[in-house]
Amino acid sequence: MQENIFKEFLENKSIFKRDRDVLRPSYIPEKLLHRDEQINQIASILVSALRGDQPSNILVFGKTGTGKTATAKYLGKEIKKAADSLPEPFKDVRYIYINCEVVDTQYGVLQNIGNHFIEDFDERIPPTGWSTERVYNILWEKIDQTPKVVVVVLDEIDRFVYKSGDDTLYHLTKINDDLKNAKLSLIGISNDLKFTEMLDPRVRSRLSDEKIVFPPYDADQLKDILVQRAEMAFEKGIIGDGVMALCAAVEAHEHGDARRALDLLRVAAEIAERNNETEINENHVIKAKNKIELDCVIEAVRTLPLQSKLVLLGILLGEENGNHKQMTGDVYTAYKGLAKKSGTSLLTQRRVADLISELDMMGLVSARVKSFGRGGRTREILVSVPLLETKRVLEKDPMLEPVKGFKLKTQSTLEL
DNA sequence: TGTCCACTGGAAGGGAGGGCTT
DNA sequence: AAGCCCTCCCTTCCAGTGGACA
Repeated sequence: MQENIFKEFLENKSIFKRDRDVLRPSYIPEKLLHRDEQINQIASILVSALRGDQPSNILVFGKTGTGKTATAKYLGKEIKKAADSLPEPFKDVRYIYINCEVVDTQYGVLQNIGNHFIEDFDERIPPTGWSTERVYNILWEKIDQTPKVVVVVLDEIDRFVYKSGDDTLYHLTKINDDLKNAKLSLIGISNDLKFTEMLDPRVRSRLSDEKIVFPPYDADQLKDILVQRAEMAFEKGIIGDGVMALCAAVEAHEHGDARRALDLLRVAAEIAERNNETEINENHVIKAKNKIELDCVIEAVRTLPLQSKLVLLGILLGEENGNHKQMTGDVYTAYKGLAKKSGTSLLTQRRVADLISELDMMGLVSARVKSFGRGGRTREILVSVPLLETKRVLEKDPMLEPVKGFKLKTQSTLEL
């Protein structure tokens, strides 16, 4: 008989030394490797804040996993430490970090900044209901109550501008003209070098006083980062020869993304641990890579809104029918059938075209605009996820119960 | 060279939903 | 309760378009 089902697992020796969180992207190490140059550049600009002056606005560019966010957060910690040891008038440096992927509306950003300066819970700016102008006025009033320097970091600022325009940035970059006691400067962090083209020229010139670029890590740098974290995470001798180099090489080859390299190592370790093995080898890394890729897809598909699920399912069914290059019209026909069967409301083709674009942006399908001459100009849509697994995930949605086993009429593929 | 297809992609606007103010 | 405001999701409308074909 079993004494306790957990006992056996507990007796497995963990290959993690202590907290495995040091391998998670949210962990900010004491020392950021290979980012000295960028850190120094930004610090040399931000130091004005500690003298009570307004630092120049900064735009930080770099692909995902190049350490932009980690650097921004690290600098936030450091500047607070430095400010704490200063005498009174210079002590009040506020460093506000906002991730625009989470807070992506004008109202949201202003509300978020404003509430940093409102201690009384009852006076806080509500999540919705006020006019944006009112939020701005309160924010401005509260910031200016005492002398201080405020640094606002807008991470993923490109998403914010793309979604909500640049009005807020215009106001925030102009706010210093109205402030009498306080000063505010902005740090924008973006993956996209070209997003400034979407900005009003006045905002662009104000926002990009200073530009700093974070290049992708190369394989050697990634390896250093992995070694640094692995020393904290694992006992000696647990990582097989070449594992770290393989993780680094895989990611350097694809994106130079440290976040993904660390994930790869962590998942490889978890796979080894689950198999009750005492060493992480290259095999685990390869398994980890496949697992991560599949998990990403499954999670993305699972959390899709209902209508997008129907569109995706329509594309998958077309693929299943042997139509490997579907057009928007084909997908819409399939979608109509599915929507009818499932009893959901029917969207217009215009809207479905947008949903297809979204699926493309998420990497679930690949949709290229292509002209077929007299055959018209449309998107050519290819599936880029594993068919069976994805279908299985979609069919788990209770709302899609009625379309289980739905078959497409094959006429759309007859012209082949 | 012009035509024409099957959309694309931008713009404007409606209406539901959530929440505040008076 | 009535009147606002903002956001999200969606529709309607329409000018624009790449390239095969006549």
